Amino acid sequence: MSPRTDEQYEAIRKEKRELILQTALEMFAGEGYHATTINSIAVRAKISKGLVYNYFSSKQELLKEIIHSGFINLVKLYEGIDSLADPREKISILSFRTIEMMLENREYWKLYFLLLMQPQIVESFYEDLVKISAPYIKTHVDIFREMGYEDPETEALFYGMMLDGFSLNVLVNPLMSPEGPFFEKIKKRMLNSYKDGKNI
Amino acid sequence: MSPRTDEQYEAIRKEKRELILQTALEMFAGEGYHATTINSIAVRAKISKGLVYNYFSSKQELLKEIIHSGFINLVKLYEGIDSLADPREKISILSFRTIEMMLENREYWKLYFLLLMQPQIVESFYEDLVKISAPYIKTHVDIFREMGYEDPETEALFYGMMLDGFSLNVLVNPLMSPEGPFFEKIKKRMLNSYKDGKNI
Amino acid sequence: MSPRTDEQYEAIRKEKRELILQTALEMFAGEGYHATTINSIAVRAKISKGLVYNYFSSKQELLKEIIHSGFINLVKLYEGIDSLADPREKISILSFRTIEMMLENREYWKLYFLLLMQPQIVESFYEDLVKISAPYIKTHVDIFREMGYEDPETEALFYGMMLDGFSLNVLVNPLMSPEGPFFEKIKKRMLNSYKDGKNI
Amino acid sequence: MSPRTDEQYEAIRKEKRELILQTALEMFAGEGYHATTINSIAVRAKISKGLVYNYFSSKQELLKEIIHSGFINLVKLYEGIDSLADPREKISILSFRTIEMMLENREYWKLYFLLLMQPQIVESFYEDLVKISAPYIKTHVDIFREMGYEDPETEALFYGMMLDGFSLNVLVNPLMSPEGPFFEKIKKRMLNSYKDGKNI
DNA sequence: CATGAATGAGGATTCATTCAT
DNA sequence: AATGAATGAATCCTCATTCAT
Repeated sequence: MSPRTDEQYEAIRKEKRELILQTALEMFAGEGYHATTINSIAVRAKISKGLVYNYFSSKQELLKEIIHSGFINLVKLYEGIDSLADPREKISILSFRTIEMMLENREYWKLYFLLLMQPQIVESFYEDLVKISAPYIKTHVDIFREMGYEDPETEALFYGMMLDGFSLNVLVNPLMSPEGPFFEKIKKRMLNSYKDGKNI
Repeated sequence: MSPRTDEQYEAIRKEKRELILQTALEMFAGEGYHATTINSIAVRAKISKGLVYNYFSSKQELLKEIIHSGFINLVKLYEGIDSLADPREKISILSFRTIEMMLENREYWKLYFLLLMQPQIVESFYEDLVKISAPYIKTHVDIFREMGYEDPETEALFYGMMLDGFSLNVLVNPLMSPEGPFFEKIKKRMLNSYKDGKNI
Repeated sequence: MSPRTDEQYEAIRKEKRELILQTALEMFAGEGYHATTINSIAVRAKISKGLVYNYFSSKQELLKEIIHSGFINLVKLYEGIDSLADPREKISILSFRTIEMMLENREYWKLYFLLLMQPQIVESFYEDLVKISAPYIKTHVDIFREMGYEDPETEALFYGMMLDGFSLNVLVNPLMSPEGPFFEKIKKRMLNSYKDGKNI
Repeated sequence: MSPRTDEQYEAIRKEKRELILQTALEMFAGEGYHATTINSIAVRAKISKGLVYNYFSSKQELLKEIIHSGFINLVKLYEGIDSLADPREKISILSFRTIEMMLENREYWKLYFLLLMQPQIVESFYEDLVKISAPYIKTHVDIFREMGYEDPETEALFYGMMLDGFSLNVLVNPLMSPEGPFFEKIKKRMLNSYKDGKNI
């Protein structure tokens, strides 16, 4: 019946969907959500305006999809962590992986920080973020408890805050970007923070 | 009605200008630059759309003025620092003042981070930021050198990065905002980072 | 304060609002709702697209306003009817006035019939129509009861149906339009329907 | 799979064509011409968008086909009328058949009235309608002449107008639709109009 | 014969900016 | 200095139509 097989259609759709998501991510991250037009995405992806709407019902929906499809990566961050004995190793590996993940998809994390500053753009953004990150925060707290901190909640927040500061600068500050002169030094400084027991 | 004196006119102008700047700041910070319309600013300030253009030549110009008028505060941060002997005290006071400054004008700093993620909005933003902050970075480096760090540049960056992470979270994360349960604890943790000599 | 007085602004707004309503009515009636673009309305009214939105929040809203502002005329139709003694005179006068009203604003009634066929265009159209027309239908029923009809409800509906048929043809059938050769004859035929007592 | 015979292909084509026509009719009548998309027709008919264009060259063409294929029914309305002697019986049978025809295909007649209000949608609609209906109007005039009306043309128009009003209400007014409480009464009232000789 | 991905012209709507008063 | 009516470029989104398969 079909001139192309269902598999062919499936493949086309998947590929185009990815293309649009990736292009939109780059532009949202680079120019900001409002400053990016659907047309500019289409031009960059070398497709037509209309096709974008064949895959995503609106600009907002497109953004939401980008964000949610990125949340998935968080799971991988914590794989196998529980099986480690030493909390210092746990935190070290988590830090390492977090940095890796961020560098692998800088655009995504730029967008993430952008939305952190403007949660209205995706109404559910903050809500979803809390939902997704809750278990991982608990993991952090447990690690700092194992390390003997009296107030592991505070230390977990402090740690998260440091990672945020690091990430932000890596994304935005030329001195600290992977191409900049201080990236390796700061990264080392960062990873060593909890190396020899408590940070304080 | 006697005509107003030049001074009175001057005063009105200054007052209106401030009103517009403050209102625009609140809205840009709260809704984002693109999502804020000139009309919404006018409505909130209870003036007319047209009047905004009587004081600022364009929306961009208005934003630029807001940002630049805030840069001035940076100067106050460093007043009297040189006269202190103990570098640990220097960094402690600087941290304290930075936090104070941020809390006094949270909206401004929210906007600051927003622009950090989208420097295109004000073409000269990044350039101006570098120009303004250069001497202060040098001050930081000197302090860490005095404290005996082998690589004071890296430590200064690390310190700045931590402050960024702290500020970001205070502005955006309900747990760490001044109204949240962890603000004081994290602040203390932050200020103590360099209390007893080196952080590492 | 104001460079124009409030009255001046009020006058401008009222006038422009009328202009837009009238122009939109003509075009909606002539071309249909969907086929009429906001731009075409603006061009015909010699104003800009944007100005239409300064007065009406959307195309739908504009249509709704047109319809509702026309409903008001119905009241005038029934003024003084109750004070008449002869039911045949009542129905005669009502018919006469209805025809007059329709001829005075043919465009409006064309639009009315259009919406009767497509009530989805204004979601509340049918609802509002029922609400508005309910008391008048009762008046009709009373008149036919006075005239001695055994089933005045049915006769009232039949009468309304005849008026609909007449109106529709006057609006749409060149032979029966006021410019056409049969208008006066049919009108007379119509008005005489209940002249000599019962129509049957 | 043995290849299909030409007859089978022909049958499939005819069937699909009918399916599309019927589906489109329903949707045009229900939602209006502009509000109905080719895609929605395809979805409802469980075929692909492209297939519609395999049978009809454009959306307009599809509508035109629907309308014209319905005109054919008019012929059946008048079959055998000439062989009747009594003009009152003629008009009675014509009225009866007209009502029957309308009820058999309410959607079609809804669409018909819609186009009556917006003849631009099918440029040739009005023209074709006049061409088709001319001989039937003549038949009506003859009947009313036989009945002894001094001005049979006017009476024929008046009669047509009444049928229009009746049809419109049956299609649109819940009280008068076949499911409503007044349908039978009004229908009887309608059919009796010319029962006992002249209506006036 | 049949499919649905792809196109792009067209239309509703928004909003920075201008300007007469 | 102040107002808000007016403009029109820019942008999101829809949908008839085409076409490769």
